[in-house]
Amino acid sequence: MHAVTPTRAKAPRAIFLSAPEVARRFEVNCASCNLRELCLPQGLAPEDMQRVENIVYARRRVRRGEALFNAGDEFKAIYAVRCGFFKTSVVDGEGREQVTGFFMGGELLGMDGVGSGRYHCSAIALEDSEVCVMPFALVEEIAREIPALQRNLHAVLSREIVREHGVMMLLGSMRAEERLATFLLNLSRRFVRRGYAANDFHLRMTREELGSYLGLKLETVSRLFSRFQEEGLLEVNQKHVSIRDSARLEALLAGRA
Amino acid sequence: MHAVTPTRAKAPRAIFLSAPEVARRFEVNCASCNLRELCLPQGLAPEDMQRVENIVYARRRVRRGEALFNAGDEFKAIYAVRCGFFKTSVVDGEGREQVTGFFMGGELLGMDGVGSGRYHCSAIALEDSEVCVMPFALVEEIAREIPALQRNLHAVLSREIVREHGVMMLLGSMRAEERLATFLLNLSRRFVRRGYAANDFHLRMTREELGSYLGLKLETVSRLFSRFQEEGLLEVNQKHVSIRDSARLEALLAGRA
DNA sequence: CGTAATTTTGACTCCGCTCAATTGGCGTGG
DNA sequence: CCACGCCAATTGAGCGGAGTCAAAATTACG
Repeated sequence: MHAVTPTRAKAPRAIFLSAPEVARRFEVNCASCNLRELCLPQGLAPEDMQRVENIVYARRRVRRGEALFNAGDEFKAIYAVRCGFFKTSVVDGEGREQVTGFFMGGELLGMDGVGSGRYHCSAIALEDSEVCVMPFALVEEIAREIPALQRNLHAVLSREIVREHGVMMLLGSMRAEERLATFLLNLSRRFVRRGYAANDFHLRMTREELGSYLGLKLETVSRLFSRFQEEGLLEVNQKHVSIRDSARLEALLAGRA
Repeated sequence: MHAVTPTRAKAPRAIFLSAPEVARRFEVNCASCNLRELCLPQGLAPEDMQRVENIVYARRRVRRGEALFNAGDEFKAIYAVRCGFFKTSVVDGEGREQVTGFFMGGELLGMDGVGSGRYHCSAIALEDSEVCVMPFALVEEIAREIPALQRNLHAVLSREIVREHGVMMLLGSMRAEERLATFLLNLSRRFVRRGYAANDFHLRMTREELGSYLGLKLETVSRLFSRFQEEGLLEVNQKHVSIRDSARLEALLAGRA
């Protein structure tokens, strides 16, 4: 439970680990991770940092198209995206898919499983990705001992609720063009935060997945992209998007045409 | 759902008072509260139950139309609805209101405030109501000492996330009539759980509030009620609704007309 | 290089919105 | 007690935004 023991490397947990992943375990070092400020509390004492690092006892690679977990799978861990891009979605009785979110580096996945002991949604990698595996029992144990971590965990859960409020606002009271503009600006901000260009990025999801997330049909999303381009707001080439006039894009949200 | 009036000092009081005094005065007794199973973990040892009861160190009455808290207020506590009915909502830049949920006895409010230290939404009583005030610092402290409570807190937060996934599904991929049917059946189930009639209830919200929650205009909600009545699914008189054919109402969701 | 998947675009439809008038419920005050 | 005013709810007419269906164009991928 404390130091990284060689025993673990020899007897990999079948569920979480395969050979290449075991090797990566030894590189776990949250203190020097450049996504640290996104998943961890600030100003952790060094000895606490040590304990926190032990929560992440594995990394896991997920290739494009593969599931990190599926709805109904037994809930054991939450995941921090280390690199890559995921979608989460739920499916209703009719087989209709609703994409509930997109997740990138430093964001946490799987917290919907605590309540029932099973993941409520599926998490699918939209590009080759890597995550830190944090067994939830361990998270809870250490949260009991390090109040800053406990507080951080609660904050993360709470922020997920707030994020979903934003989606409800988007789905419940915005017009199609506002939805897309909101999404693009949000994505842009998240890229900036991670040191990427604000106005030039590659969409990892299909028009259909984006449409599902925004409560629109894929044709509508496509038409909106075309119209935004005509109007000089964007430059769109398939999945590559350049924001050309972010001011006017923001103005879309502010109600002024 | 009518208030069981507790012995209560007549003078209105500030929310936060010295804990022991208020606790005694209100005879807080979670162990015998009939909503216990909704807010508390099961099978708590008696001595733990004692500690948990001390979390609730005040009750607060909120009259119809009043706010339990407003978006932007400093986050100090979460609330368990003891009796009554609330809506939560957020307002965007344009002043558009989005109702994010309706809450009744045994359900928890205010968890969206942990992340930022301020409540992200407003909670308005839709009828005279009463809540248990649980200072969050105290919740966290005791959660560190009683794993069952910690686990329960996480489960409650997680379930709120799952609930919102359901709303996203509703808003993102259901037609108007499916949204209303889903809402009514959900409300019915929650009433049943609390010992009320499944098929006969009083809506506490206006058509406009319901429309906001469902992503519809109030006129559309009104028309749907009329149509459901014509079709023999419901009996509607203003805010009073009787479900007449719950099978067919459920069939609406299952896609078969 | 061929096949499937994704995206774009067009034509047409329809569900839910807008605007508007009316009805109904309810509390307040004459 | 009724009259009044206010707000909520209902209903109608007409419109328009997003959906549906269909086909073509482009790209991804084995």
